[in-house]
Amino acid sequence: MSELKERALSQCRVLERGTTEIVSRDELLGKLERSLRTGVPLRVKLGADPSAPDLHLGHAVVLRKLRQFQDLGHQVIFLIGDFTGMIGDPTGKSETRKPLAVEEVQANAESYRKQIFKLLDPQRTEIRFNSEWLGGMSFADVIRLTAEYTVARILERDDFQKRYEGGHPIGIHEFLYPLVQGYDSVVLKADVELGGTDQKFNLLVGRDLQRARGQEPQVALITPLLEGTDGVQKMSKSLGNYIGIDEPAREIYGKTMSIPDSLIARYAELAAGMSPEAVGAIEQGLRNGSLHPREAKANLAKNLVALYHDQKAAAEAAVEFDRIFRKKGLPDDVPIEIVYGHEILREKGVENTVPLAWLIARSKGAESISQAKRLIRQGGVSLDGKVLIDEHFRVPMDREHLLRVGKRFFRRITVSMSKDSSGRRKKT
RNA sequence: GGGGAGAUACCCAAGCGGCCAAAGGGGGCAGACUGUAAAUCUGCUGGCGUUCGCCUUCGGAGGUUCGAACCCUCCUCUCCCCA
Repeated sequence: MSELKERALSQCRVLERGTTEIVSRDELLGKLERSLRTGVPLRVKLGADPSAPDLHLGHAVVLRKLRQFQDLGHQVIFLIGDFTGMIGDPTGKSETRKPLAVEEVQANAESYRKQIFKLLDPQRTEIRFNSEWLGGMSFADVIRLTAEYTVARILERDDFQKRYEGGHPIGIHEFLYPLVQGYDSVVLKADVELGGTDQKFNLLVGRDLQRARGQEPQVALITPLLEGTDGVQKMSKSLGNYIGIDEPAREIYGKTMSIPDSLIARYAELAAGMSPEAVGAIEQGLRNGSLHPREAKANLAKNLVALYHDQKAAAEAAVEFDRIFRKKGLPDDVPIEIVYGHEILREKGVENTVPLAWLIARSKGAESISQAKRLIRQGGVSLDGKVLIDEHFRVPMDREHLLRVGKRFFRRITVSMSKDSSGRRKKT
């Protein structure tokens, strides 16, 4: 085997690690080899939603893979689908969006930049927007594009198939989504496109369209979808089961500690990027009982915090976590808040007090007073360390109080009358 | 173009004139137990005021009625069958 082939193979071995599928590995190998021979880096594409990004560990799986490409000298094209956003990836859930204003797109792009460069190398990253070429297409161009694909093939998409069979509506414009995404690959002359398993169909369409236009088809590199903290559904912002890469250390740590045990190894591999050996060791340790799941998880949590913050933050988060949850103590810095009570009607005999439920809702410990009352009734609220179950309890306004709602909400609260209306009854 | 079925709270899904803020399940939240795991058990799950009650909600707009998620009319949307 030639030296080039050797090197291409070793690159390929790195890249295929942790992927679900590569279409096809041989093609990837060929492209890698050619790149090594010619010195021209591969163009590796990843598409992103144009809405305000809140990147989480699920995104990180694919971003880390991109980073590996970069470390091997390849070029990443981070494509923001500001135009495709008008369609919305046809999951049946997502709404068709209005086109975003230029300023919004810019702001979101900026936010992406901030987040993706925690993982990507800016030197080898090109950020593009597909409005650049889609915005200028004529209707004739669109027809030409749609003529390159058939309904039967589009309906092969899992998602369409399910909706079709289940009698759920499918908008015609949704058919365009895979086509447009594929067309992006044509324009960008992508060598490789990355995506989660839910993107497989779209990635494959890109290949077909490239072929139809006489290009060498891109390699589709498919990564697993990381389950969210609930352990069942894929991690996503809308499901609220995500760990954001932008979150404070204690959040990342705490959320990691709450994942199901069954996910520890998976997170270690996909989210923390631990070596196959390390992951194997964890799996074995858990299986034979030599490693306590809590320890494994704490270690994982520290790793993740270190990845997005640093070692020091990781150690601190671990200490604080233990204090709060194992020793039932308080966080380091309980937020302090002053609440103005003048809008509360002051009745006879209860002048210098304020209803606990109102106070909770007011300080955002609950969404409404009713909800706060429920929490109180269920023993989820404590004031100055004492659990109160009287939903009508009134809090004296004399001094600062320590309020705890549920497991994680803490506040040091002082109630005060604002000066101008003190002593006066205020009616709305 | 013709015919049929349907739209209920975060999701699925009952309800078909008053007892409906609306069964049941899922999800979520809180509590117990724990390792902020899983499993399990308990409670809660529209808003506002102190029992009692008031306000908003069953695709949208009107109407019938003492009273409507439930009946009527129109509209919007979806699915199915036929052409």
